[in-house]
This record gives sequence, structure tokens and C-alpha cells, in this order.
Amino acid sequence: MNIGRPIEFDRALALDHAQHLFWRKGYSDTSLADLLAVMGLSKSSFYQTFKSKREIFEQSIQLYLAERTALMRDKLEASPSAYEFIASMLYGVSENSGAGEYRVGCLIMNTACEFAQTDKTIARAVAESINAFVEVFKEAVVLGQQQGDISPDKNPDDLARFLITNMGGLNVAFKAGANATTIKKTADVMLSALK
Amino acid sequence: MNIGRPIEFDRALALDHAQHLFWRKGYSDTSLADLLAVMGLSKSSFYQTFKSKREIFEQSIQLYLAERTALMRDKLEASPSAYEFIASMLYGVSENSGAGEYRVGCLIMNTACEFAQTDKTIARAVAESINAFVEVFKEAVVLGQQQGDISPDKNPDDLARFLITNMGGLNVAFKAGANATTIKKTADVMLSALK
DNA sequence: TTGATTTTGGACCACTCGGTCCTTATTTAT
DNA sequence: ATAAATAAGGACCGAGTGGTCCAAAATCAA
Repeated sequence: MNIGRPIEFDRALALDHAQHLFWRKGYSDTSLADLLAVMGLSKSSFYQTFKSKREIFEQSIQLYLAERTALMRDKLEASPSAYEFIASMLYGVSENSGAGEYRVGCLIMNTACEFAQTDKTIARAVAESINAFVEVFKEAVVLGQQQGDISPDKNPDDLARFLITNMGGLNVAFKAGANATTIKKTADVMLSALK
Repeated sequence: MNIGRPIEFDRALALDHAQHLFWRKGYSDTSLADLLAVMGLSKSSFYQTFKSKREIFEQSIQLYLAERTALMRDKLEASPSAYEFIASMLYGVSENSGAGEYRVGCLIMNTACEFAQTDKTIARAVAESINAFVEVFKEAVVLGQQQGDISPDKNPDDLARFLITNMGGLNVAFKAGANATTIKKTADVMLSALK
């Protein structure tokens, strides 16, 4: 086996580039030409490796989900307290994931807005992703309650839902042009709901 | 004057139809053919009356802003208390503006997500709209503080920002498929931040 | 009725879209 | 060297895009 001309590009890297483009521009505003340019490969290689634009978008979402949840868990473990983890997640929205001037927001939230419920496959992927984020927040809330930073009377599920909803809200506000101090102040009000 | 063949369509009605289509499908996913179909007029009439797709989109946003702020003020005046107005605004997200199964969300929030900061004119229109919404919320907060339902210690500006941000968050959650009871529970946590 | 004026319908345009397919280049195993 | 296998380049396709333009229809004032 292993016969024939070897692949000249890094599949994972190409997917990573595609993901960032979708993240920044959304699905329909990203053209195939854009993708090829940023991925640095030919049309044939693209269609041979990633079946279609639609397919690579779904792969981008899955990759995003995996990367983000892993990042959240890492951050949670590295934080001195669960409460500080939550705070840094909210504050972090204005840091824009290091994407420069583009204000990319969150790929999942963006996708939820772009497709809404018009596409069942996408809708399921979005719902799964959000549930995964909620799960991490829920763990953080429970931990925060044990650590005494979060009111033990409140329902962890509800608080966790409240938190991703707020993440979504902050992302929209950020994309709408809100500056870092506004984000910070708003996040502080959000955090006050945990006490 | 008044010479020549009279116009056969209602300009305001046509714009209203266009607005609802943009609201549901966003800017770039709405084709000119879609617009003509829903507005019920010919291409020539369209370009004669509304200069371009881009132009009618901006007009749709302006119309939306005017309609929504008026609706908010009406609701605020009609509410037994400012707090109940705020609550009904949050709960109301899952009512979907009576748009059936489409989960349209909010035109301004949708536009903020779709264009982000890539278009200065749109960005300005979005920012103005959000500021207008914030203003109404701020009035409601001040009123709520006078009425004793909202903590007088908290900054009305911050609370108002917190509220539209949450409206944005709920809209995203709703578009992502959240059901009415989840929305309700999440909104209750949000409201608890006002106390 | 006639001429001026305006709307309306639709042919037409250049361009972009995602996607297919065929040819050529490059590599490996024999 | 040769055949097999795979990748890469790019011509090509039908459909759809927003937008222009012209001729026909309709209405008004005279």
C-alpha cells in the first residue's frame, strides 16, 4: 500500500484555516475561492479531501466544539477558583480570541444565528455544542457553590444556562461594537446574579 | 403635476414585507428574486422606488428601529410596573414576534452578527439602534427603582446594558433551539440580578 | 385625440457561485 | 523501465447573483 503521489499539504492545518475563516465570515459569506486561498490547496485536492463546502463546515464546527470545551476545562482547572474561571470567561469575550480587528465572536453562536432552525443537521450540532458548554459551566457552578463563591440556593442548571446565554449576549454586543469597558461592566452585573 | 401612470403598489407595505424577509433570512441570504416575490412588484418598480438591495435593507433597519422602540414605549406605559415590563420583554423572546416557525429573533442583533464590524454604515445603524433600546431600558430601570422593584444601589446605565445584552443572548438561545420553559427559567435568573 | 409622463414587464448583462471532470505531474512497487 | 496509483492544475458547467435598459402599457392634461 501507500502507492502513488503523496499528499503535499497538512490536512489538519488546512481544516484549521478553514475553521477560522468560517468563524470570521460565516458559512454563506465564505466562498469556495476564499477557502481555497486560505487553505492553500487546489480545487481537486479540496474536493478529494473534504467532500464539499458543507462537509468541511460541519467538520469545522466539530473541531471547534472539541477545541473550545478542552480549552474551557483547561482554564477551569488552572483557575484559582471556579468563580474566577467564570468571570474570566465573561471578561474574555472582548479579547476576541486573538483574531485582530475582525470581532469573530463564537462560531457556535454565529452559526445558530445564521442557520437558525432552517437546517436540522446544523441545528443538532449547535444544540449539542451549547449543551457541552452548559455542562462545563454547570461543573464550574457546582464547584463554585462548594467553594462558597456562588449561592448554594440557586439551581446549577439554571445558572449554567444563564451563563452561556450571557456569553451569547456578550458576543453579540461585542460584534455590535461594544468596547472592553462596557463588556466588563455588563459582565459584572451578570456575575452579581451568582451571588 | 401628477402626470403619468399612477403607482400600483403600496410603498410602505412593500417595505414592510421586505423588512420581514430580511428579519427572517438576513441580508445576504435574501435574494433579489425573494424580495420581488414577497413585495409583489417588478424589478423596474423595485429599483425605481428603492435604489438597491442594500438601500432597502438600510431602510428596513431604520423602520425596525422606529417600530420597536415605539412598541417598547407603548408596552412600558401599558405595564402595571416597570419591572413587569422588563420581565415581559425577556419572556417575550420565545414568542418570536408572531413569526411562526422561523425563529426570527431580532433584526438588529441578527444584523450585528451578520455584518459585525465589516460595514461602517451598518455598524453605525446597529449601534444607534442598540443605544435606543438601552435608553428605553434605562428609563424602565429608573422607574423600577422609584417603584421599589429594582435595587436603588445599582447603576441604571449598567443595568440597561445588561438587559439588552441579555435580550441578545436570549435571542441567540432561542434561535439555537431553546424552548419556552428554558427561556423562562433563564430570564428569571436575569431578573434576579435586578433585585 | 394627441402628446407628455410615468409605471411595468421582461430581456439582457457580466459576474460569481459550488461543483465536476479530464489531463498532467509525481510518486511507489515491480 | 514500466505500470499502477494518487495528487494537482485548471478548463468547464449550469444555476443564480444584483443590476441595467428598453419597449410596451397606462394614465394624465390639453
